[in-house]
Amino acid sequence: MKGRPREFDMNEVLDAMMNVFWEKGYEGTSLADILDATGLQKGSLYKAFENKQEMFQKALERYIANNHADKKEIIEKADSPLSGIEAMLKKVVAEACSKENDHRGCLAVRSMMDRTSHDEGVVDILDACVSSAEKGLTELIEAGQAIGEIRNDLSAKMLAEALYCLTSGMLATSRITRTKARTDRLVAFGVEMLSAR
Amino acid sequence: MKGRPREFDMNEVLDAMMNVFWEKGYEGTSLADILDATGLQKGSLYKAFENKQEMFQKALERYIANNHADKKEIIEKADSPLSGIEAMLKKVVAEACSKENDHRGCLAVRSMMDRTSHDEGVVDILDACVSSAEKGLTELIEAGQAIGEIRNDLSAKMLAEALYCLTSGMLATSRITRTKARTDRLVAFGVEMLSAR
DNA sequence: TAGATTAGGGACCGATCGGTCAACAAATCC
DNA sequence: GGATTTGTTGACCGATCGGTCCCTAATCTA
Repeated sequence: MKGRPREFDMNEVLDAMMNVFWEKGYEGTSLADILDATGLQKGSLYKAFENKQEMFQKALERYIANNHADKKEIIEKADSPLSGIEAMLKKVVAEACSKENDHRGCLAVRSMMDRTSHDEGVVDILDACVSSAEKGLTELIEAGQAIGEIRNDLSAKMLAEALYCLTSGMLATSRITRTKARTDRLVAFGVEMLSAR
Repeated sequence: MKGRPREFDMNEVLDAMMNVFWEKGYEGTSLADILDATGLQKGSLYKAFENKQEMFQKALERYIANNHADKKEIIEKADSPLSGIEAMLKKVVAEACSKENDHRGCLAVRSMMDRTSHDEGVVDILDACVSSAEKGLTELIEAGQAIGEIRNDLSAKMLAEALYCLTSGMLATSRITRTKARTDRLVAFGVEMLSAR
């Protein structure tokens, strides 16, 4: 590599941008916000990214990758498929629906609603995100069904889709209905609706 | 009433604004978009509304009132609580998750995610929207439980919250995962998860 | 050390943003 | 009919938008 090396850490910058987009949405985030959050100057930013759209896309990709890794770790640590799902739901609530995290919700779910950020690659990224999440859940649920822990009368695929929707809906509505009791009930229901009986 | 009467129909204008906000979101909608959609001039618009925020608020209120009335009618027409819920889910899918309607989703759910439109009264409006919806669902579910049509092992409140979240999640994710088969499965699951057995 | 290449800093850009205002028009009230 | 009140029109506003460009700084290769 020749030329002057960059002075900033790309991942730190992506994290900073991710947080701003998370908080304010794509349209609601201005270049000035991004400059503030990253501490960079316009020149540096536009040397590293073609435009705001690419900044968003890269930040979203990082967000999803981080999330995916987190969830995978939780599942691998769990004693059983169903307890893994429960732990995952609790993690989602803790980081996205809690007062400590200002009920910030989920950047991916938010972006799904936001059609204006859907140019070019963003739809593909989100589509891959949902597919991969539901694929993982389906496999996990199948494993739970195999050991008789998860109900067998409905297909794993259907249950996975329903669980994903329940979670997304919780992430959306908990921006408004901000009580812990409610999210606790929803987590409990998520486990209950999967349990064998 | 004295003075010159307005030349436009307020409800038509609110409908037009509602559609633009629905399509583009609060931040993504410019005054120019609103002018285009309503056919009004700036002066007229700002005589009728204090600012963009109020335009959004009024449009959202109308959207929610319309929606509420629609759902109420469907429920009253239905043969039983559970079939009312099923009809309602199918209506939601038809108008918000269908190709014909460009998978536009729900303005209210979208607004929940969108913190930048949350100044002043919007949070209150959305909070009332969720509360009223869940209250209605709770009563409906209780009625279904009373006639043995809906499962009795979980509280009506919990089921109502879960159903609302499932629906919201479907509205969010169906902007991305746009297959009819999927939404059909989700509707089927919504009915199944409530059914007595 | 000379030249090439890339990053950082920040002035600068036209376009658009939400919003205001003054002049004019149409209705009501006395 | 005159005064008053309100709606409509469209020019106009400063601020901010996303984005460009040029100069300088730092590093690599030869």
